[in-house]
Amino acid sequence: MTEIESSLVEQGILESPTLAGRTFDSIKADILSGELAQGSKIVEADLALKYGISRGPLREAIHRLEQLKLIVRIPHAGSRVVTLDVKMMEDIYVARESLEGMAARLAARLMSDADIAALNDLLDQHEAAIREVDGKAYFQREGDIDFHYRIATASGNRWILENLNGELYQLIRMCRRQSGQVPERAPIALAQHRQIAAAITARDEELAEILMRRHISGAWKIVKRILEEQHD
Amino acid sequence: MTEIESSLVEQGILESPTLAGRTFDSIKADILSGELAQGSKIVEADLALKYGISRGPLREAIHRLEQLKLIVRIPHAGSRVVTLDVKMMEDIYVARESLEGMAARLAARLMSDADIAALNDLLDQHEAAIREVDGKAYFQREGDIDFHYRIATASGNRWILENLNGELYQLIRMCRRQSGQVPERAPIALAQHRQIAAAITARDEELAEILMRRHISGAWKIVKRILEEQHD
DNA sequence: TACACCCATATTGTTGACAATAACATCGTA
DNA sequence: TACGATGTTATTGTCAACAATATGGGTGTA
Repeated sequence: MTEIESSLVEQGILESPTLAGRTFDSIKADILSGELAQGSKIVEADLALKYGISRGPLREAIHRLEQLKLIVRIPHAGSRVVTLDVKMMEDIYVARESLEGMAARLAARLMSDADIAALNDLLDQHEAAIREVDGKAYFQREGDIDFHYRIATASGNRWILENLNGELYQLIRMCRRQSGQVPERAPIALAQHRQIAAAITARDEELAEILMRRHISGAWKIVKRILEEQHD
Repeated sequence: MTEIESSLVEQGILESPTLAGRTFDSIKADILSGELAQGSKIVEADLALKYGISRGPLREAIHRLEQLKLIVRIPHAGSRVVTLDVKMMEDIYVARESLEGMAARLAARLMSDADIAALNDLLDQHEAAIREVDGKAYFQREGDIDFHYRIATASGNRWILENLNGELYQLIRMCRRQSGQVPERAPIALAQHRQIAAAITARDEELAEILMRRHISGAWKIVKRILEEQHD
């Protein structure tokens, strides 16, 4: 296993060569899909049996999920799947607003003209997809992730990239699953993506950051309202 | 071990009840102090012997340090202490600029009047300390950490707080050790801290964020210049 | 000489057993 | 009945042996 292969594993392109790594991926998927419910207790022996491995690599997987904040662990007392309350979600969205705003600023500075053209092409595809499936939010959601992923990558900042992709997006996905879909917002989000892309095309760092921050804080306001309505 | 105790452990107030946790602390200290040099290879068996424990908890400690980005690990090929190059340091400072700017904004919004008064008191102490030891940078550096720690805490955002304190500050410390001290900058940093505190006192969120970002990007420019001079 | 292959060795990954700790039910007492 | 002590059980933490993989040196060949 070379260093290059190792980074491919991190990006999820290559399957992990270790049991611990693959189990980490499995559990993560189970948490994100909701098969392992929020707040449910993690018992090492049970999970080891379920995944057919011994407790050693399982523990490593759990520790890694703890670092991703998908699991909370208390020494000698066991682990549970995280329970996202409104406050925690707000913290996550605000952190994302900050980092992704900076990412947009860096992207406006650093992206090549070719990359920018590709970004605009991507938005064209999203527009077509929205028109076609009209109402089914799935494509838009994947498209949304696509867009934000590209900006984060284009920032060229590894710390920001890893934290956005590795941790924040996973948590955001859990937030969204909890708040349900908002298909009618797809065209609005797309319009905001276009604005951001335009700012990047114009190499206007300041505007790109401001628009990205508004885009994300706006998304949080929607999610928050939905959650509060659910709670009534 | 209750949940409260567990959070005290995380904050380093209480010693970890597990071998793995204490070993994690030891190795972290050794890396930050430079006893474990940047880029040096981590051999599990050797370290287990050195710390007098078995490989199990040692591996857990290593995995946690990997998440802190203090250690890089390649499956089946071993781990090394991270080597901070200029690019990585820049990424870290930029990420910190983004998050701590947001933290300052939130602090201006959320800090109680009493907390703000305490913050200004802290700066008075720093000023006195600088005058007294005049030239010895130690107090200023600890004071600097103090100030930034308070802002991060005051943000009330757990994600931002944990990432600033848990990961970024450790890396920043390594950067600083590499670039050496800049004692003559202490008064300048203090003046900037005063400006930030003034903005917070005035509840001017926008200004607090802008000043904090300038403060940190300014610090990076200094560090970068020093590193480049060293490289010549 | 340069390069590819293979074997010995060092190092990491995995396992199952054992020790230590916390959660829980039971019992006794006020 | 309510509450606290105590012993049992379930669960996590630690260990040492074993399996799997990479590293490095030596050999042979083009």
